Amino acid sequence: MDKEKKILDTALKLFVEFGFHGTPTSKIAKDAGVANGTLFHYFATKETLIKELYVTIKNELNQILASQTNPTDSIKEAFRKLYFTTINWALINQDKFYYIQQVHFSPHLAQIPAEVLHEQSKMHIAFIEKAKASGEIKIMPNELLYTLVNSQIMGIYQYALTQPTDQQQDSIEQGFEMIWDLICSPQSIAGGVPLQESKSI
Amino acid sequence: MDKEKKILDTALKLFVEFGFHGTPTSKIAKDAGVANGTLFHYFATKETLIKELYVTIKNELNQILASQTNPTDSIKEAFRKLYFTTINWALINQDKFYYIQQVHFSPHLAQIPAEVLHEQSKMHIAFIEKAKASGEIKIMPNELLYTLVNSQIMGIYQYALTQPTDQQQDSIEQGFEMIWDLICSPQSIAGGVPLQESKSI
DNA sequence: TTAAATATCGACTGATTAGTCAATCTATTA
DNA sequence: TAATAGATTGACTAATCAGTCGATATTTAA
Repeated sequence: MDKEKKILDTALKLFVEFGFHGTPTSKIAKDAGVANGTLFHYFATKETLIKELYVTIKNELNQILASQTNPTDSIKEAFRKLYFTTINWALINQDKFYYIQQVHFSPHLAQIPAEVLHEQSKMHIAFIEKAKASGEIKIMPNELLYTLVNSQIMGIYQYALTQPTDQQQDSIEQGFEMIWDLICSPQSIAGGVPLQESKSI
Repeated sequence: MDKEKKILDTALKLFVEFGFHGTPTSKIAKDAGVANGTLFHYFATKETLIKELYVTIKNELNQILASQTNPTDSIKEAFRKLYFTTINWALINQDKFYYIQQVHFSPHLAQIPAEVLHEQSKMHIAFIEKAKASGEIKIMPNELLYTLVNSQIMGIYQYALTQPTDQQQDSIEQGFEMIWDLICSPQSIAGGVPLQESKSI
């Protein structure tokens, strides 16, 4: 019933299937069951629609992640929740996850103000700071940690996609152990080898 | 002087900056210094241009990687070369690397025949098989190994981009050790802990 | 040299599309 | 009830753009 939401939902589906170019605003309006002019009542331009859809989706994921945080969790447990919640959300909302990448590798990303983008990574950066302060995480630049975890999530997500549903959770669990081994502080894994020493084999 | 190449070069620059939609064929022709009709003499449609540019770029990278292979190299050394060559190529050819992702997250990818895509990953799959057969690599599905390495390369590449040039090679080297620790067989790292055991801490 | 094939040109077109606008409808509020 | 504000409509337009085409130039081959 909410026409604005209907437009966003329809735009998501069409953009993912046909791309930005291949999706006329007229088709979005038609498929959403609203008049042409109604679309431009809510979104001044097509570009605005593309950007607001992106921000809406990112906020949705961030809110879910925020709702999962529990102050009493250990760092590892908190990290595990972020990791699992993200991948499982991506598996359930494949269109939305794909759309984030689609915008990310398009000139539209540059149109989104840096402060909006920063707002969305703030939560993750804060968690990284906390994790590092706890000593459970290897000393490395925030940027590196953030990027490594993100790309690991992307990789495991893509792998999970190729798997039968009943094996997905196992894969994700294994992926978690891998990334945790990669980033956790040496003394916190029994018998583990610090990165610095492994270089001098 | 080669107009076909000039068109491809110009298209790459414009597609990366303005996207597929934001780049009219007329502008590509104009910037490339050829007539409108000349573009369509070499590329029947805009879609063809987009696809052939993608295949050309992928082939360029694959040829460079192929030229680096040396049968006498150890698995680790061969893997290191593939990893370094890819990231350094990406740092030098940022537009081309970005364009690959741009196509990857667009409906144009679906227009590229599966056999063409398969041909391009063949080399990597073959290397993975060889590495696994050598026993130096942990037992895991090809798909997983391929995806993990790819995403690690993406992650380290993106991190290297944020770094001053003189520190990039160090970061890439550290990234290599990380991914190698992640995928190499337990007995081949001194004092390392197999993944299976580290789960039962 | 001639003929055929290929490359290049750029004006043109038919179709498409983002965005407008004046009119109508619906809800809110005084 | 009356008045105001916001929501909705869909026909319309001005502009753009992918692709065509006939003419001309250049290369290749016989």
